[in-house]
Amino acid sequence: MLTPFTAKASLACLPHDHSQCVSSALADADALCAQQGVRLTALRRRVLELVWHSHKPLGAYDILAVLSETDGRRAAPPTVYRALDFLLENGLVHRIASLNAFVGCSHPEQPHQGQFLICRQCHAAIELDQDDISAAIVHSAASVGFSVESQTVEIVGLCASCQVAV
Amino acid sequence: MLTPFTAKASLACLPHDHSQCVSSALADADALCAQQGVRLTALRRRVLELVWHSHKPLGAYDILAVLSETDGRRAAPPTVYRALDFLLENGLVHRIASLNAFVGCSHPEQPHQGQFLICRQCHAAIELDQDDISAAIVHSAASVGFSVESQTVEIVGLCASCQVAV
DNA sequence: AACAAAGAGTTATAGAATAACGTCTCTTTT
DNA sequence: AAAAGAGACGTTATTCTATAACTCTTTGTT
Repeated sequence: MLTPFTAKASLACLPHDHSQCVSSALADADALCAQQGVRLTALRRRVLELVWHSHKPLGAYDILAVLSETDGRRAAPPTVYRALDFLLENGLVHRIASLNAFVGCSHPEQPHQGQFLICRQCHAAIELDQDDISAAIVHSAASVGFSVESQTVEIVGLCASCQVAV
Repeated sequence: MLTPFTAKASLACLPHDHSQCVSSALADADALCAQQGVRLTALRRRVLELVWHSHKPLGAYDILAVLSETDGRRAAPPTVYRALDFLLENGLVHRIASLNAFVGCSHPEQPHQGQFLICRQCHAAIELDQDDISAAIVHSAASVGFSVESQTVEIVGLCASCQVAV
């Protein structure tokens, strides 16, 4: 059975009203930043919006291109990376190490590190946060005396939609 | 209780006769390549030896520097990357995505994708291949209809030795 | 020896990220 | 209101990672 959360996460690969994803992510971000007393500036908010453009992880230089070309903003790499650093620190986006790309966080309310299912066909990233995966990792690590501080779990495969559409 | 394999893997962070690691890795590689009918050329073998220089994942440009400076070999990035590609394809090394670095495979006998415990202190990478971690991942993925093809599991924390030596 | 194919050298470039410094705009203090 | 300070952003340059495309060499085969 699906928990509400995994149901939400798996939306990424299904047809859905994506503008809803974007607006709710931005509203959440506004609220969280206000609560934390940090500034979600126009630039940071815009970068977050671009990251949420789809469920596909987006490269920093893709963001940069939009800022320069579409927004007509004078932007160099540090502009984007600083905004991304802020968003990462505040749990609003995740970095996908295996793709050198960034994706919006599905549930920024509490700090966490996501686990990601990345479809090699449609490139969407589904964020999980499964305790049993973390537990298995922590347990295995403990068996060799290793204490876990952060986890990178990035799984490539085929999402449900893309399995059907072969 | 430790399986023989995890016992071997956790060696990475303990004092041990590392020359033994290197020579056995090279001997294994010789045997495997012969068996597969692929050529472990002098360059490829040397790159493998350098990757096995320690249990710390090593960057391609670090390898390049040794080839150029120590070995006095005319080497450019493609030289190293081609050798690494060969070693990756034949399961002799793993790439650590979160570090952009490469580490020798602890048990190249059968194809697999490792899971890695990376110590933030001593930088050693302990390779695991725990079925229960994979199983938890495959199970969670299945719950959203996702079929797993490859896994990247890279855990950062403190190894047993470095926890003691605070 | 002639040949094909794999391996390695070479040159150039693409892609990802950061360092260092300058400028502007707020807010806070006086 | 003026000055000081901090945070955010612009700007320039550079570093690190990786690959494309082409050439030459080596190796194994006929």
